[in-house]
Amino acid sequence: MPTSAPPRNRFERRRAETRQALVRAARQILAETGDTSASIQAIAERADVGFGSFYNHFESKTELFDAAVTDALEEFGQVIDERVEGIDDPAELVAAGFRLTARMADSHPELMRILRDRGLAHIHSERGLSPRALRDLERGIASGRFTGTDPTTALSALGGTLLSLVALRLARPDLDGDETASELAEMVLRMLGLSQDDAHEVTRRPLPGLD
Amino acid sequence: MPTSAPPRNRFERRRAETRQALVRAARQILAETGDTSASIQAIAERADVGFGSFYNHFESKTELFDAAVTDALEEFGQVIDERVEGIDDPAELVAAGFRLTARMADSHPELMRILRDRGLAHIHSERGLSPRALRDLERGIASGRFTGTDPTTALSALGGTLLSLVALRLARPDLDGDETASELAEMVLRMLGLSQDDAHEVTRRPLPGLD
DNA sequence: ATTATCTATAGATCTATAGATAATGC
DNA sequence: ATTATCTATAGATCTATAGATAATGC
Repeated sequence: MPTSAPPRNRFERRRAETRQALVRAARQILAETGDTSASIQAIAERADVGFGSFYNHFESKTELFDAAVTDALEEFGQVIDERVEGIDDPAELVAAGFRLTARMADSHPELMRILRDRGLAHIHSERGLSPRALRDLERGIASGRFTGTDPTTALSALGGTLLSLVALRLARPDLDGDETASELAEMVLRMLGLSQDDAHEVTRRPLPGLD
Repeated sequence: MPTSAPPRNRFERRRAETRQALVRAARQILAETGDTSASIQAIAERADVGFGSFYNHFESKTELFDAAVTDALEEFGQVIDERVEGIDDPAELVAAGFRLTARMADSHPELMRILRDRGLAHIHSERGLSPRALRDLERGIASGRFTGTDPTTALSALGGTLLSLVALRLARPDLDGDETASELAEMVLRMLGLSQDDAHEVTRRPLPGLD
């Protein structure tokens, strides 16, 4: 679904549903055990789909799990994108992204486990959140809001820190999520050249679009 | 070997060698495909060890691969530890750690792939490099060298950024490794409260113990 | 008429163990 | 005498496919 056009008729819709059920099952398995050696039979069963159907959609387990990771990262990008809409200041975008991600550890724990386990290899990906983050970093550097770094290095550091936040959130649910996220965002903003005061102020602004 | 005492006699040595051969094979597989579904038979073959021997050392593949990850991270910690010996300034320790890690992408590519794929979950581990990094961060905060953060948050950010460096190094071997490492280290030091000038100076000091 | 799904199954592969062999300790 | 390794193998599991069934398009 993420790449192709939306299904036109009932046939295609049914087909897409079967595929999505398989992807969903794969995502669950990735989040629960991270172990991709579950049998195709077990995956099909969990997806509540006939065993042979698997081969109508994927040639191998690797293909399925790759699709599952892509699907999860794409969803992550969409959720964040949607909620930061309207924020203009690149620094505030970074802060909002961190704080929203921390919340997703509670609201989308499965997604966050996949992000933690597979995200690092996708920091410079052409899909998901990365291209937009790169653009925002470039914008911030061009406008002078961010200093002392180039976009690629900044994206690495930003992505790595975000992933470490996800890992910390999942490992230590006892810590205050919003506080931890704000502190890490603050560190990242200092890293991007903001003064300590600026960084602190930006990360404590109210978040728009709280549900 | 990492945990237990060194083997006393030829018997134990032989036993340890078999075990280590299996761990080494598992590490290779982790680095090459990251896929833990290789058969025990294939693993034993690659280790050049009789098939049944596997069960003398491990009860399951999961157990073997866990041991392989621990082994790799332990080795990473030891290599870095060894080479930064004698550096006192916590800021310089961070910079040296980053730059040495970037070099290990060339000298220990297998190790670095495992670190990239499995490191995130071990940032706050009790083993490997993490406890020492935490102590250095605490020392830096106590002495006023690092400001504006607590040790746990700082360790997250430091670890995440280091892993993003590893990922970047492996994905983009065309970039200048030492330069990239220095830039990222510089950002991390700014994140830890150093001034832009301080951070720049520290990351360009000559590295001790170049081979 | 077409296409996806489902069930059943053959053949391949894998796991775990039993028993034989080889190496070392005492 | 003890212990690890190795080889061989039974039984279980898995993969990939073939053929039957069900759902939809035209």
